[in-house]
Amino acid sequence: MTGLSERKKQILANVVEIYVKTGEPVGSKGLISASGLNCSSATVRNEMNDLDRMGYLVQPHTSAGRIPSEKGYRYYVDNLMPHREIDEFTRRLIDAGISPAAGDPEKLVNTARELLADITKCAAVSTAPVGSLNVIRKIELVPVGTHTAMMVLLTSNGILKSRLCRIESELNARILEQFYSICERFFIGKPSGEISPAEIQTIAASVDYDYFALLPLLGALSDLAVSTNDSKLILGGEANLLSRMDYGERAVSLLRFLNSREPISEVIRSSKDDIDVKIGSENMFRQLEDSSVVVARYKVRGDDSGSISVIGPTRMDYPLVISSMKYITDLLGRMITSALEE
Amino acid sequence: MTGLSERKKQILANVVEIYVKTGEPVGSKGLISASGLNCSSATVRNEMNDLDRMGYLVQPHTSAGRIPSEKGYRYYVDNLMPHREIDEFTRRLIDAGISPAAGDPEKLVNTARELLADITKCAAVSTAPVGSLNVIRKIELVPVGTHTAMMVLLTSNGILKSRLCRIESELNARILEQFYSICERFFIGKPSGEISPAEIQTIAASVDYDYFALLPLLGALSDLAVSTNDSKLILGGEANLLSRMDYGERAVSLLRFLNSREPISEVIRSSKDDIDVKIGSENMFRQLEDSSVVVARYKVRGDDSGSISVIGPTRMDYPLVISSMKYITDLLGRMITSALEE
DNA sequence: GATTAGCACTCGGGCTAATTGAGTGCTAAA
DNA sequence: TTTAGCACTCAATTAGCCCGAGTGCTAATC
Repeated sequence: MTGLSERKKQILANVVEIYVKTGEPVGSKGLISASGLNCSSATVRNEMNDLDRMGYLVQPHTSAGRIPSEKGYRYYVDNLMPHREIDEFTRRLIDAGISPAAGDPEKLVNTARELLADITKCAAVSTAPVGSLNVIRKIELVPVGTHTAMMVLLTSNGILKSRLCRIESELNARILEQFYSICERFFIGKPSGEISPAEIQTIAASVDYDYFALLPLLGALSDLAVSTNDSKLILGGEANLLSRMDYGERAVSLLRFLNSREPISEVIRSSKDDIDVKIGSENMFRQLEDSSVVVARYKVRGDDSGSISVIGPTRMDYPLVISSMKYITDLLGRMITSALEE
Repeated sequence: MTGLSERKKQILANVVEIYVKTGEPVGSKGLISASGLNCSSATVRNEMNDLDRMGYLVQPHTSAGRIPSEKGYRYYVDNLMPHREIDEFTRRLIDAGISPAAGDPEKLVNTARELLADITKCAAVSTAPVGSLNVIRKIELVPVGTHTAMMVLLTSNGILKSRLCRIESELNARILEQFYSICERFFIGKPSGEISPAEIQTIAASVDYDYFALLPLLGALSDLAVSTNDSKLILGGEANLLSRMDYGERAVSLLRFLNSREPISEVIRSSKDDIDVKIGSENMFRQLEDSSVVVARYKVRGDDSGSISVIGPTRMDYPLVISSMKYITDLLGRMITSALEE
């Protein structure tokens, strides 16, 4: 396994790049004219034949040009891909969208995802910032009527959730006091992932008075806690996939697949690195056999916090996707971190 | 203009229903076998020919069956459509999803929209509850650090918005006090639609001290106020449109159209009745020429508050769509109203 | 030994012609 | 007014054909 000759690498890289750009299988002649290789088409043909036999290229049919195989893309991404700088204009766009002034971390992630979908012309999914250390930091219950109150919950990750609550009995000072004392005792400082409805029941039952008034409040609290922690996938840019003609009919089944969320969430969970490229059938889901998924994690205070992923045809512009994802997740992490400073 | 003969009505209704079900142009033979009309195909042919000349039916080409024209659909919706009851199973599904326990009004509307998209197998858009009387009811600013606070805003429509704020100077009691006094003086009880960034500037400038501390707070407040009022369109169920093969390639352009929001928002605004059916080119947008839009408004405390719309091919199951929309918007209105009670 | 020119060969895409069949309109009889 | 019958139309399918981009192979050349 001595690796590919220099010229083979050059040819493979060119095939990938031309094919990504044009969508047509690339032949020997087309390749030399587009790449400035100074050798004849016959030589290229021989080399391509080798690459074909080695599994880096495939022919859609006998008398057509070559297309990169998954192995070819993989080799390209791992070894051949140029390091591309993100261009000035889109950089400004990103910088403008992702700034601490734009709101809470969740919003930042959302705009980041939208930007990414636009830039890459692919679909993108994001998960809200959720760290292992997502601890409940503050709970506030503000009465707004005799039977209603707004409840607000803030976690250490800066996630803020609010909802209205109604209780049957009157919302008096004693109930508020009890509520806060329960919060102080059981919830503040606790990881929001550890709060379960069952536990809420137990806690409510341990209260001396006002069980029936507190129960709905604690129920709402549990809802909020769960919602800060279920790193719900948000999907956007699906329309981009349709415009890319790579998928014809298959677009529908892909969209269905993406909309069912769980599997794609598994794909994301299974990715390990800061930035992880899964090409075609590396994804373990048949519905993704023509697609690549690039997962990038952003870090808040140095810890993995959430991720943004791009989903597109295997024939995607990997340098563009990867460079913009790197830039965006990096910026995103820094911005969220700074937004969380005291 | 004496209207259609009874048999013509029957035939038109059958053509619509069969075509909606099968997607194929319906011919004279197919019609009698599927509808139990006791006359011969030749008679049906004559009648269809009449309906064709009157503009209720069209032929895709000379030797094919008939398809309802827009006029045909319109007549069907206005005069022929049976009143269909929503079926037991989906009714339970809806009742389970839309209950005051499910959270604030905005969430209710969202689940309503999702349910509707599922039931009708179409795309659906919703607008959050926003009435003319959307007045700021309560503002709360809870410090969570020396420089950060969470701000919560509640409107009379039950819309609750929250965000984190950061200020440069220290967040002390005096600033809080000033903030609340400004709120009391300028914001509480005011329609959220009337708050503009320019006005915020003016108010901030009129403050004696702490201008620089208050400005970001008031800015955040203005953001929140605006967000309670911009009845942002939320779109879902796009994938449903793709599965319906009525649109082939055109699906892409339709999706793009829906994603650009403004025009569809205009369509909704232009609808007048509680429930309004716009068929094909009645919609004034070329991109909707093959689509129908059904807009239903829900009422809170008896006033128009927001809307849910279904967008699908002109060839949609109008009785199903309309009956489920009626049921859902009715329930939704009642639930939101009751959630707002003191 | 590597490279290149030349050539026979392959096979998908695009074009045209022929066939099929569902569905029509019209006419004439019931 | 309804119906049976018939000639006609036209989209969709199928078959046949050619074209040409692109290949692999061979033999000559560097």
